[in-house]
Parts: sequence; C-alpha cells; structure tokens
Amino acid sequence: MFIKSTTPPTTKDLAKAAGVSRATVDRVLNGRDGVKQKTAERVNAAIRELGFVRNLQAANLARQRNYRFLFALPQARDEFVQQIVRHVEEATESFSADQVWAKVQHINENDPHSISDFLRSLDAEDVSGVAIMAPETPQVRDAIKRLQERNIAALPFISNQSGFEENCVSIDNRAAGATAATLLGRFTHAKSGSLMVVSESMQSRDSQDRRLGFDEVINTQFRHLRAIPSLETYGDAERATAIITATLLRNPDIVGLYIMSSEARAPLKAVENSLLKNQIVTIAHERTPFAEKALQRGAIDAVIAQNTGHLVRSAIRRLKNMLDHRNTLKSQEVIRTEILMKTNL
Amino acid sequence: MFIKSTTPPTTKDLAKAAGVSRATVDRVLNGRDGVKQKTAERVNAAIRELGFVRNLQAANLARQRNYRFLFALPQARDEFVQQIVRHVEEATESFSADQVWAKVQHINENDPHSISDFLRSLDAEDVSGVAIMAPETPQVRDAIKRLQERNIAALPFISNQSGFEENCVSIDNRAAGATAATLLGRFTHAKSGSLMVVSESMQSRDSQDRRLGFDEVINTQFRHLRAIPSLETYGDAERATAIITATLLRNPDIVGLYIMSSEARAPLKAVENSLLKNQIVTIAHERTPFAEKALQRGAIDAVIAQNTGHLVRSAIRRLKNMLDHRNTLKSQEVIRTEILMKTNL
DNA sequence: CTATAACTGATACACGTGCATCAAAACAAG
DNA sequence: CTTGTTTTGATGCACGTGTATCAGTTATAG
Repeated sequence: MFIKSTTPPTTKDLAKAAGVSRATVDRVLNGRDGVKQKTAERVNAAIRELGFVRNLQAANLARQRNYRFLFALPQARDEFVQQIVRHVEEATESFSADQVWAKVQHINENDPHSISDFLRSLDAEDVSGVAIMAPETPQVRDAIKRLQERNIAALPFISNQSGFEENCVSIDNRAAGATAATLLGRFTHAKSGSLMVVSESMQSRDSQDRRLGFDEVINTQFRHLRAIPSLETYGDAERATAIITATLLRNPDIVGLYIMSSEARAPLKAVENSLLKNQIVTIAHERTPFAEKALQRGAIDAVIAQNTGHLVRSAIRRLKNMLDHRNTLKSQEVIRTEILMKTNL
Repeated sequence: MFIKSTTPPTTKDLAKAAGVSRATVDRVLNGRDGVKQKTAERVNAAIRELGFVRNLQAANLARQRNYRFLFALPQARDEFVQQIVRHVEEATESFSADQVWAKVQHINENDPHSISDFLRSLDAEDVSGVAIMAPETPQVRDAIKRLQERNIAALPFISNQSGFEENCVSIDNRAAGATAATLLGRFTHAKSGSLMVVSESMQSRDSQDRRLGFDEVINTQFRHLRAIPSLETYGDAERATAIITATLLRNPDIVGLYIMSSEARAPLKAVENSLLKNQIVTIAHERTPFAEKALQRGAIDAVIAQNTGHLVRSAIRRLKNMLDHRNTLKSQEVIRTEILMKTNL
C-alpha cells in the first residue's frame, strides 16, 4: 500500500536537500545557465535521491501553457476521414479540462506545395502542434522539420513519412496486407483459385506496402492461390463497377477479394451483383459504418482496421509529450492492426 | 484555426459576466448551498455562454489532490496477471507527472471474505481508488458499494460483477467465445470432426460465457463440427496432460482445440506430443510471451486477447474520471476483443 | 590585492482555483 | 419597524512552479 499521507517532494524540498536556494533549483531544472557544474550535480543528486518529479499541472499553470493541436487531414471526405474528424471532436471535449484542444484543418493532400505553405504560415502562438496526414514528399518532410525548429510539435499521422519512423503515428501496412492474405487463404476452402485485389490507387506507399505483405504470404503459404494484379478505382464508383465486373467475368475462378482502400462500397456492390457473390471470401479495410453493416450481413468476412479513436488520442498524447519533453511510452502508442469479424464488433 | 491568443475563460470572467462575485461563482461551481436559485441560474447561464471549463490542473493544485490507485489482483501469478503487474508499473511511471500513482496488491481471489475485509480496511487518505479483479460474489459486490460511499472510487476489473455493467472495465467473454468459434470453424477444412475445449475451471462466469458464445456459433454456423464437453485442468499441468491425451485417443476425429484459460502451456504440449499435432487448429487466449512464441512457430493459429496495457490504462482513466466527476468517454474505454495471428503481432 | 566576472540567494508576484472568515446587504417574519 | 435569517461580497491565503530583479557572495584574471 502507499505510505500514509506522504506528499511528493517539491522544489522546496529539493532546495533544502541540496543545500541551495529555490532559485538555483529552478535554474537547474529549466536548464538556465549560470550554475557551477558542482552545484548542478548536487541538485541532480537530490532529485534522484528524493525521486522528485516535476508537477506538470503546477508548471503548466505557472507558465500559462495550453495545448492547441491541429489535425491536417485530406480534403477527401471519405468515411475514414470522417471518422477521424468525429474522433478529434470527441477528444477535444474530453481533453478540454486538461487545457488540450484539437481542431481539424482540411488540406489538399495532393499538393505538397500548398501543404508546405500552410505549415509555414502557422504561428506558435496559435497552434502548439500539428498532426499531418499527407503522402510522403520532400516538401512536406522539410516543412515538418522546419516546424519543429519553430517550437511547433509536428507528427506524421497515419501516412508514412520516412525519416520519422520513431516519431509518428503510423500503421504497419505490410502487416495489414499479410494479415489480410492469411485470413483470405485460411477462409478459402477451394483447391485452387484466384484472388482479386482492389485499391484506389497503387501510387501511394500505403497501398504498395499492403500489396507487398499480401503477396508475400500468398506466395509462400498459399501457393494454390493466385493473386491477380491490383485493380485501381481512382475513387470513381462507376469505373470500379466496370473493371471489377469485367475481371469477374474474365476470371471465373475468383475465390477471394481484398479491398485495400477504405471505400468498399462500389467494389462490394459489383461483387454482390455478380453470380459468385456467395462463394467469394471478402476482406476489407477500415471500420466504417458501411463496413460494419456489411460484416453483419455477411457480405464482408473480415475487416482489417485501426482503431481511429485510438489513432487520434495517440497523436494527441504524442504531441503533448513532445512539448513536455517527456518520452512517450512506446507500448502505449503502438497501433495494433485489428481484425474485426461479425462476432467481435 | 484557433482564434489568435484567446485565453480560456476563468472563474473571474464568469463572475464578471454573471454580475456576481468570485465567491458566489465558487459556491455554484462546487455545489455549496446558500445561493438563491435565481443567482445560480445566472451563473450557469454565464458558464454556457462563455463555454467555461474548470481548469482541472489548477483545481487539483489548490485542493492538493492526487490520485493513488490500487490494483487488487489474484494471487495466482500466471503470465496474464504478470502482464498486468508489468503494465501497472509502466503506467505509474508515465502518469507520475500528472500526480497519478498505481500499485498492485495481491489478494486471495477465492476468499470473498478476506477481500471484503481488505477493502474495508482501506482509508481514503491512503488510496483514492481501487480496481478489483475477483470473481463475482455478493460480499465483493457489497464491499465495492461501500467503498464508493466512503469516497473511494471502485471499479470491477476484468472479472464481471453484475450490477456494475455500466461502470467497469470488462471483457465481453461471450463475444470472445463466439470469435474463437468462428475462427476455428473457418480455419478447419475437414468435412466433419470434433472440437476440444479446455478450461481451467468451468466454475467461473468468464468460462461459462465463453463456452456459451462458442457453442452458439458452432451449433448454428458449423453444424458439421461437434464441440465436446469442456475439459477442466484445475490449473494442474499433469492433470491437463493426462485428460487431454486421453481425450485425443478417444476422439481421433478432433480437428480443433480451443484453450479458454490463459495458461496454454500444458494443453498445447499434450497436443504437440500427440500424433495429430499438425492437423489440429488451435485457438488460445491472452497474449502471453508463451502464446506469442507459439504463434510464431505455428503451434497456435490465433489468439483471442485483450490489450492488457489498454486494460490497465483504461482502468486508471476511469477511476480518475470517477473522482473528477466527469463522465468517461464511452468509445475510448470499450475494450476490444483482439484477434492476433502470426502476421499482426 | 583589486577589479571584474561568474555564481548564488532573497524576495516577490503570477497562474486559476479552493477554502475560510467576516462584514454588508437583501429579504422574510413578527 | 425591528429582528433574525438568508444570501452575497470582499479579502486573503494556499497549492507548486515559472520568472524576474537585485543584492550579495565567491571565484578568476590581471
């Protein structure tokens, strides 16, 4: 149990223990200069000895710190983005008592130049940190680095930005693809057959990674199955219907479908209209309201997803930790690749 | 974006807006009496108008509040409990700057009387809240209620306690069982066969719920499979080996194994020593180091698990919210039934 | 040994809220 | 109207830390 009524040590206690004044303790704690090394060491020794931990509440109160975060999200308002928006709003409500606010700002994810301009326009007075969801480009990568120089915390969000592996909220897309492949392979009972892969675009690194993980598993563990080249919908429902219907006709041996993009509506409809609908095992991405319903009625067999709420809160915590100069608890912030079925919604 | 340099409204602003003094605002905010209804309403109107949110940091500082939480866990030191202990320690580290500490206290989970005694012995000066992991009994249920009366937050943790559905960190065991069944059913390619279910004990409600969900799915969706009665190990490795080996011999058509208890070691060994080892699809529970290794080498096909770290942090947040009188964000605290495979560890 | 620089201490106020006390004002009952 | 009660205001200190100023103390260089 806890030792009865012990209050945690304060800077006052520190000063007494180290035999210095509170002013000196303050200089050491906040890295101001003008302190002899020997004195600083005495203070640090006292910190270790007493197990002193700075009271963040009091510190933030004193320096009037508050946390204003921006989520820079794609303009495309697909269900996945909408989910994120919703969770940002939810989070801002539950965090407001802790002086944390978050807002969404839509950006043109395909115009790196405008993103970079936008990020440059931010003022540390207005926003303390930004979570950026945009494809990887040199401009954006640079802009992020420059933000950090101006004391604005910046965090690649969901989309990968190489060079920030250690400090970003991202998804292991390769694992996601591999998981989808495993499920497809094991759910399918056919002796042989083809697997259809549908994506919005294979340009993005996310899609490429997913496909990579997918092929890896199919080619090594399910050699009786054959993954055909990815179909690209370009976010166009009509095009999606057309190419999928055509592919189904051309490959009557299709036994599985992997929908990599978050918009599953059109691809699924095309399959459901075909004759094969009950014999095709379907795996989709992202937990959207549509995907949930499809799971319920059995049109989709499993969904690979990230917990969007968790993604958002994780980003907020990471941004906050960056500003507080404390290191993030790794295990807390690992974003799990979730598998959802009808039974564990 | 945020409005440039706006500071959130304070009680002072509230007082001015409502045309009363800070003392009156204080009386309203903290529910002290001696305020005319009409005045209180003026203050509340101002709160709504300004969007005032009490600064918890400042409030906690003023009232010297800190959060000391206790996790009352079973004495049995199986891998699952050990995981929880580890995460409690980890959490206490990352939360200490926010004046939150957590400790573990092992209790005899099978002696409701001693648990109740223990809970009664707690003093609000020492501990602000308790998360209790113990089987449901009237004594424990009562003790929890009495704790709350003494201003100690109490939270049924993982084990179900009926009557606290709305306010506990728990697992949907029925969904877990159903998910296991679905996976077993779909992973198994045999035309017919038996499924073996192994549990530590079928006494606990958790086990019963899991079995219920399991049977429900098998009996409706996989009628070519037959779930045989649960085998109980009573936590005894030798006994486990013996009964499982015997069952395997008696039922040569076994194609699937569902290990419901968190200790998968003995059951798995028994199966691996048998002749059928490669033909049996195995689903286990809880992400323990052993289970992870077994997944890697293919001895277990999937694991149904809760994210222990998330469980612990969720409990801490809930306890804190109870004391702060704010309501918990539902979506944040839903504990997902996770499916783990080799590819998404 | 002085003159200067580098360090340290003392002191005060701020942040937003909780809490307590006492006086002043408004109201109700007789 | 007086008396007593209820409601309100004014004021002050506390919590733990950040920040600033100025005086006082050492150390260092010349």
